Amino acid sequence: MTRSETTGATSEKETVKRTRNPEKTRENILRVAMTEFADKGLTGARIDEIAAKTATTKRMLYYYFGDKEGLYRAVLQRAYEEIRYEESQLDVDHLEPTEAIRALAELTFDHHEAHPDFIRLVAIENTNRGVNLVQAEGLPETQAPAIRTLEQILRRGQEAGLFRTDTTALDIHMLISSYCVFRVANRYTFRALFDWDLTGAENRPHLRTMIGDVVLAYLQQPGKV
Amino acid sequence: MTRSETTGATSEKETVKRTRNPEKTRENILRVAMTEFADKGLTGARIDEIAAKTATTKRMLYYYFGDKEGLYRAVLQRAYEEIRYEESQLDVDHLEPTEAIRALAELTFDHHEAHPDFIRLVAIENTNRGVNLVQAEGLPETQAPAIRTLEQILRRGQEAGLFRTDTTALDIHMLISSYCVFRVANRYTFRALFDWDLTGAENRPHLRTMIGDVVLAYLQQPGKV
DNA sequence: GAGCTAATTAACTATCTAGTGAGTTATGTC
DNA sequence: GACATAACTCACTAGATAGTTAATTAGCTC
Repeated sequence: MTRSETTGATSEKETVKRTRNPEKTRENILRVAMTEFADKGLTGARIDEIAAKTATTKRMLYYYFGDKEGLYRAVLQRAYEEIRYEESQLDVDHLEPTEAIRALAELTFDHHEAHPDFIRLVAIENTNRGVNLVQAEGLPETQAPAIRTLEQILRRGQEAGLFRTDTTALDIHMLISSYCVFRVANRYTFRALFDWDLTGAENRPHLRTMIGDVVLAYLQQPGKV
Repeated sequence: MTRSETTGATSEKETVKRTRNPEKTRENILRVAMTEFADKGLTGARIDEIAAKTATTKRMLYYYFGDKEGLYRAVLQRAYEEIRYEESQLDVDHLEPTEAIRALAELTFDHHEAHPDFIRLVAIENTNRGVNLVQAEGLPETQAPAIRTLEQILRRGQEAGLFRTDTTALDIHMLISSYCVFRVANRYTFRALFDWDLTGAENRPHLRTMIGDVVLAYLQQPGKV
């Protein structure tokens, strides 16, 4: 989130009585749409309802985003941008490989829990077979840093003889992601089937520790390292 | 106001052999609806389109299932019933705990890959917050056998001093499920972000072995067992 | 073979929904 | 202050969509 409009001091350039404010209007639409799409899905969300929840009119959604799918695509792109920004805050270079892996796993765990709407959008886009995400510009590059961080940790651990060498950063990323995404995304059906709340406060500490244990146990599996 | 007026000349030969078969009709609707809902979601699927793909008329969907959600609920229930049946085929009692865990993991892996429509329905129902699944009758009981099988394996392994004791069958089930579900459900966004096909034939053997390794490494983690 | 009812068919509708046509106003530029 | 245009408003529509009304028929029971 790059909010440069955190104007603490008074800016003389800023006309306060602006009735027009394209950036704000666009942003307002995008935020409302993100909530609605995350809540109801692409086909479930209603343009009229999104419009009603904004400070502007339906016509403006079309003015800025073309059509419903264009708006949805903008929402997706924005959602991934925000997530990337938050993830880039991670700094594990100063940690030992073992500690770094655990920190990364727990950060992912916390992160997904803190952004259920993002998880929902991802699930929605997957039921949509990713057709709108592939149209987003430069997404692979935004994800590269996360993978490179993990690659470095792995290399350090492998060179120190701590980690197995027959695995990759993508493997580990997928392992961590699957666990953390599933816990949030599938909690409803899991609860219906097993009467167990994956996101319940009482289960959180155990589940949070467990993913670190799992990844480290795999990386340090006897006979493999 | 008889409709026969509009048809004009009608020959008595036109007696279309209307064979009645309620079970077949119901089943036909259910199967078509399952495919459509898995494909487009609850809000994305269209009653008219489902009806068009059946051998009967739209009115019959309402006759048998009440409304769109009723049909969707019937589809969900059926999907879980079918899955349960397939999973009950599993027999690992004769295997050593270690081998049994690996067999279970790989069976789940294969199973999810073979039923992508089921995975889609689960994802769809989760974006729907599980409101329709909780209304299904006796679902927890259908899942109990799978958990009990896992519990037995764990107990045997723990009593033999092979497995750690600070974990439960639900933990392990969640770990295996998350990995296997994620691989199928999230392959589209994963591919868009990392240009890596989780369901590609070239990655399959490695990913299939990996989940068994992961679970066993965790269960046998040094210092814990 | 009359009568009953479950199963089935065809035509219809109220409402919703994404999208538009066409005009209006604020704002920066000269 | 005139002008150009980006930003915005309001009313409208064509088509889609879930659901219904009502008539018809197959097949069973007696």
